[in-house]
Amino acid sequence: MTDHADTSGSRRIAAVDKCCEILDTIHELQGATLTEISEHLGLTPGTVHPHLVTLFENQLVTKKDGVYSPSFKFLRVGESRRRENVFFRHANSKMEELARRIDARVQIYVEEFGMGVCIAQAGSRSSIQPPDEVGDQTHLHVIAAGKAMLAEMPDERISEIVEQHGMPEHTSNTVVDESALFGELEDISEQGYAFNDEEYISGLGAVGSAVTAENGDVIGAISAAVPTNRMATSEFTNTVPHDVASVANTIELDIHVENKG
Amino acid sequence: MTDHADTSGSRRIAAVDKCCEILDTIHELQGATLTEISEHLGLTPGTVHPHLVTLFENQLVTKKDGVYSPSFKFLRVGESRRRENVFFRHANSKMEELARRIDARVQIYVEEFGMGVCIAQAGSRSSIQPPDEVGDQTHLHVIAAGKAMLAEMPDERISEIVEQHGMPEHTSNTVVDESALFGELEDISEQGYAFNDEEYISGLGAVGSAVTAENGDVIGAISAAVPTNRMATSEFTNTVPHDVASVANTIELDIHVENKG
DNA sequence: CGTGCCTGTTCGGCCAACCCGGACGCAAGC
DNA sequence: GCTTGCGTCCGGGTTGGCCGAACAGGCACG
Repeated sequence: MTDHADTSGSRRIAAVDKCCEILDTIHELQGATLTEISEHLGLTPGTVHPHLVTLFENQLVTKKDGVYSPSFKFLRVGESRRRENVFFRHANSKMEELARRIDARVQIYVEEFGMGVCIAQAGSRSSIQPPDEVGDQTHLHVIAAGKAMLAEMPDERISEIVEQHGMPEHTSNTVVDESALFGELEDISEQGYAFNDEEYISGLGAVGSAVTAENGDVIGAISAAVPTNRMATSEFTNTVPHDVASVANTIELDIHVENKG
Repeated sequence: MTDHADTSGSRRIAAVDKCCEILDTIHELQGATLTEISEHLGLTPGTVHPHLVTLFENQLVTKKDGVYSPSFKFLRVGESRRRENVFFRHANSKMEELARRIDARVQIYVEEFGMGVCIAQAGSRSSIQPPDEVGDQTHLHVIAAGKAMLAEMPDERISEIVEQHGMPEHTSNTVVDESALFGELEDISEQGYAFNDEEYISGLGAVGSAVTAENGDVIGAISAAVPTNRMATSEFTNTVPHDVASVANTIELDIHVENKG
């Protein structure tokens, strides 16, 4: 029978899809046995087993007492990818300096597959609960850094992202209407920074500012997060946004200069 | 107990092997085009392309201007794996405290697939060149933490590792003889810590101490690295090794306690 | 503007290899 | 010692992966 799946045009490798599903499963379950994986995916153990053997030999999964887990090869590849990232290289030290100066939790994000990924953070972990850990994927419309990045994207791309991922509501403050989002993005684009007023996590506010390439492509964004009560202070409505935007600008300049040399 | 079984007789999935080779290639080349990957692997572009499409749809690789790179999903999975690691959770804060107290670069390692993997580090980066970055894979016999872990393993396992990875020479001080290694491991096992006297990188010395589970399995090791001139001081031959071993012991106890509860 | 080249993408068809069902080994436990 | 559960290992059939080749698109050059 013809496949009803929408593989219009591009061909896919079914075995690779399976292996990725298996990897997703053992990541999601934080380690799983053969039968757990099989049941989770609706496959027979006889099917999953050779996949796991192959992934093991390629050192992508480890096996301990019958439990399969993602290996540290993921850490190696991920860290390598992070270290060679232009934005990370230029933002890392400035991020820490900013965190000390304004005494807040500072994070840097990039966009990938229409979602925001936190690739580094600085500042005392104890002061506030950080919204994301390194590597975490978050909807762009619920975080300050995400909105700052959206504001620098062409409208078609924004609509594409909204269509792909939707605009799920995290708190009662979350922007869930696309036209309202577009309106807010205009303001953000003008003033150069974005606020997050408990739109992701209750009690948590943030300011974010984006970094773009000379051709307009979004490179990433930097944000500073504080408890809501501090958001209301004049310090946070006045000086901090400019501090954050200023650091973003400095990073942007550094990157542009590097691209010339 | 980790399974080190020989799976050479088992069936493997050829398509998964290919997809892993492709991932290795784009990691190794730090981003590559379709033809670069094809030539690197001796495959036709028509073969590699559907693999890349599938990996892209599974968000394991990104594509920008025709260049494929590993995605930040690797960072997400790797960081997640790291955070749920027992040793990392208990060692992280103590590692930083130790780094401050003795003013050295402190790193923690685990063993995976017969190699040492650095999963965290602390201490001023500027003081000395760190031997490894987070995620890096290193031969166990050339680092203090690695030798400390080897000293806690059964002899068969040590021989297995040596057979699998060999004992490559990094400097003129590297231990390259298996029986000499076994001799040194006995001493390390007795005194509870291992030295590294420029056996990995010239000018760099270190002390490492292992952490084991109650059943004897090696959990990981912690090490402190300093420039060679400091290695010669009485501080480093006397107090620092005990500091390192003491921290390892504390971590070990914490983990044992957690395993009871 | 056409031509050549290079890179990426798609396609037809053959045959290998992937998937399932089922059997086997091996523990642990009423 | 029988059962149960899990992991591992095949045989067979048919799906789907691989190659060779053709197609499309961009850029530089004449």
